[in-house]
Amino acid sequence: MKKLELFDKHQQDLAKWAKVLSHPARIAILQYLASCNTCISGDISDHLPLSRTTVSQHLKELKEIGLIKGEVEGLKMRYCLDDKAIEALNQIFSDFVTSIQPQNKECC
Amino acid sequence: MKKLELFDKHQQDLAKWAKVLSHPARIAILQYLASCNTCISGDISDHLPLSRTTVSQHLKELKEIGLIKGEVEGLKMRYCLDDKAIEALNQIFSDFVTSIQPQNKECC
DNA sequence: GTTTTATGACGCAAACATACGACATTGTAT
DNA sequence: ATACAATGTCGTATGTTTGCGTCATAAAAC
Repeated sequence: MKKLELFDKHQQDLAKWAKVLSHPARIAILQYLASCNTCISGDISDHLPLSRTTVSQHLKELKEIGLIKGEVEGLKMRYCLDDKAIEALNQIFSDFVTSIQPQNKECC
Repeated sequence: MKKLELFDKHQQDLAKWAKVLSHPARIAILQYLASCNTCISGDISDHLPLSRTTVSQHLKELKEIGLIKGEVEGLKMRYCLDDKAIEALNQIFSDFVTSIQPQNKECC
């Protein structure tokens, strides 16, 4: 019942990026990280209406796809956005949107 | 266990768009619709490695969020992309990407 | 050295998504 | 009218995601 692999690599890739953005908590985390210029660690959880454990899991997903990086700082953890990845994300999505612009306007 | 509504309307919105794009089949459908300038109906299923029923469900989701429109044509169904929605999608995603550009480069 | 603190990993339950066969509906062809 | 075709809906099985409590670990404070 896992048919994902039957599709194009490109399509799978885009789907993966989209999936990471498909939960408001993860979007909120990214925006929070962008806003706090001190790149604060797990008081990210304090800013979200979710338990620390749950936020930790979302952070993990963001890290796995590379959108954020985390560096240990004593007991605490300092997360921050990865510029490069955000640029890549931008590229992938704008390429996709371009790819689905209808080329033939009289079609419908 | 449904905490989605605890987030910002904007965040929820973006998440919804992203969710629709989070499956390769739906991406494939959009790209197929963009490529076939005749906006053909359910032989979309013939182009995908999934059953007709499953494709029908994906089409429904795309239609619900407004990315595609369907018009009855006798027994057949003619689906096509909705330009306006694609433009909106573009806007939403590029706004988001802009919103997470780190403003303070020395941060990390 | 013991306690406190911040964090991640593990395991579970509820909710949701995916995939599909069987059926219903509606339009066309005979 | 009857048969056939294209499509959507329903029910269901299986897989995945979300959310969280509990535990383990490791740095810091005492």
